[in-house]
Amino acid sequence: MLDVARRANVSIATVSFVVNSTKQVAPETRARIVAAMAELGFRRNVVARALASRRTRIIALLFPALDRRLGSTALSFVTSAAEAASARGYSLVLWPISNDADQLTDLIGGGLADGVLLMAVQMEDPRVDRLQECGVPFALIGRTRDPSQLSFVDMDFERTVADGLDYVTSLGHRRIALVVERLDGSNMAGYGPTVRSESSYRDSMLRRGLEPLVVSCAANPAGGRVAASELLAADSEITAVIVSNEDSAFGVVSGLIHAGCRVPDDVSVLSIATTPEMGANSDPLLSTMNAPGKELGRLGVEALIDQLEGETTEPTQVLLVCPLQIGESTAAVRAKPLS
Amino acid sequence: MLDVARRANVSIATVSFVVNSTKQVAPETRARIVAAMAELGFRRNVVARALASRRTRIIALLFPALDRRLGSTALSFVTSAAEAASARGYSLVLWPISNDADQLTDLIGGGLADGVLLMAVQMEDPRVDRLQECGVPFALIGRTRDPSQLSFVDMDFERTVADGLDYVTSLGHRRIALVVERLDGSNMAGYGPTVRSESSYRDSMLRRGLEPLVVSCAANPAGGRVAASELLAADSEITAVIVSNEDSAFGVVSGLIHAGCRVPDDVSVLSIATTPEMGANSDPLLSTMNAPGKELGRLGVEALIDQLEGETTEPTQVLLVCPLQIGESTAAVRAKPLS
DNA sequence: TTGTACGCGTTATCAG
DNA sequence: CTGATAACGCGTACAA
Repeated sequence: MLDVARRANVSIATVSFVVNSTKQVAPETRARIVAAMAELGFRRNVVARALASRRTRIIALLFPALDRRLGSTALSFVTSAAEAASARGYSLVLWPISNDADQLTDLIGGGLADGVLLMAVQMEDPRVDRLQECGVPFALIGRTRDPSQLSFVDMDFERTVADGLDYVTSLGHRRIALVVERLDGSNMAGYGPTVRSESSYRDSMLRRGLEPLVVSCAANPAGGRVAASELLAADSEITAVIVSNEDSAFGVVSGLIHAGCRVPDDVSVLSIATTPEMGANSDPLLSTMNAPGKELGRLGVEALIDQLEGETTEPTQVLLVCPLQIGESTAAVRAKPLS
Repeated sequence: MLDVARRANVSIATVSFVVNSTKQVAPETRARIVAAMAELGFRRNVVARALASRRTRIIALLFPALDRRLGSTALSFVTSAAEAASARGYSLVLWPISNDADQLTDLIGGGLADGVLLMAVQMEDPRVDRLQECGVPFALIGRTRDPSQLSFVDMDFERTVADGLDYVTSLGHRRIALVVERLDGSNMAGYGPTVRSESSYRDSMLRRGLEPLVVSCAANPAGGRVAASELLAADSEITAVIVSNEDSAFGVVSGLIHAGCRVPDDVSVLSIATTPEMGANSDPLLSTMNAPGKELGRLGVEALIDQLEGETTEPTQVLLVCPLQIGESTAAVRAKPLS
């Protein structure tokens, strides 16, 4: 920058003004400076800029380290977050954090990031408390039990499940089960998506006068297969299943088929909060309610940056419904055989 | 840091020495300083540190923006890279880059990152040339056609395919086809994994005196299904298929089944360079050759950091074989029916 | 409108 | 072994 200044016969400050357009500069001087910058291939040093302005223009994405395999949804989410950040002149750094709140303090204490994006949020999340203590600006992907004062972006599980039930019941189904991920024992106990889906399911079923049936399983295809047989054992006349964990959906379908149930002729399967790509890896093609991964990533970043730059102190709170994409795994209930 | 120095009655320089352990400090003074740091909750400012030391301890992961959906392998790779970086005191920033080499210059010009990790490398990659021009330290995940002078970490497609063929032929198969991702037209033309897998397949087949049959398809289940029928049309007596694109593997299996072929009884399917998770989403469970995504991420980061810190100028070059995991989609060739 | 000079929090180079 | 002190490259009052 010093070089540019000399080249254009101006002071270093003036160069700074045109670079940041913080002050009016005479058109001709500006032109000289711009030319000089072009000739010298000038790029402002982001580190020095950060030190002087006390803002790094970096936001950190906190994600659980060894915790759990991130699902198919997570990737699209991470990439779109990076793109959204980039579009607004920010960089996204990945901070793997092993559920140890102290690590967190270390990281933010360093002053690398202006703000933090927290994913895989649990209903009671110590990391959120810690972030508040530290006074770092942050936004959540997901939400705690009571997120009233927080900025968050999340899927609207309540409505997604209700919509899913609307769809399934509109096909004539009445005996509808829910398969959720088993959480107890793991350090993900209290994982929002699962908890919210289940409670919404129970409420919606009761409201319709239907009897809920919930089975939990490991978050993988094998778990889904086990769940399928448990379902049939619990209620052999089940006609529809909603699966809230994308990793076990495939197993539920194949488990049902192996047990002699045709899908969707005998039993319909609807996988919620997943991706079309995940649903395509199934035969029959899964009917899905697609997680808006890209939107979540983008909106999360925007919420955080708004908070960093904006004057508005009120938190951004967004809930997105997963849109239904009808595949081949759901169909109208068949005439009930007398049994 | 100034506060710490005052608190401990030493100069700011001495504090720096103990913080970075760059010089010997008398045990008692060190103790005083450590105590002062603890009391004040001192954390060194990484930005100032970066400015002064001219090293940010940040490495950038360049990944293709809108290009192509990143596969299941990519996520484990990204997360493990972040963890490896974190373990060595570095941060990983995500830089989405739309195959536009200029963007790249802008980003590195800013001096945010000490080095760059480039993924989804193509055989002829303009980004690599650009990185060399810039003089930025970098390492590749994947490799160009002639990577002799570069640091890279990649899968050994040549050997993986050969190993796969060994396995399949050991089961008695002779008519073995290969399904690859169709690249022409897309901006991924020349994508290493596909090109290398195909050429290795052709070589290995010819060396064995077998006739190669290659079908290309879209990188998704639907593409795989199409490929399956093309395969059967091209050679109705095929008994084994190797699929080099993880996203289409499922479609190949289900396409074969729909065409009346039993898997593995009539046709064996082996999916290479994929994840166990991907293989589990198939019925029968896919036999796979597992991409070492976590190792690649870790080794790529280590290679880069070694280059950044080390005195060694010789590039790290690592090729990892995908280990075979036998599932249920491969079996000994059946006695040939007279047809 | 433009230039001067100081501050940002560390590192690094010298003297002592 | 320890203490001044000069960079590091840029933002920004304040002065001209």
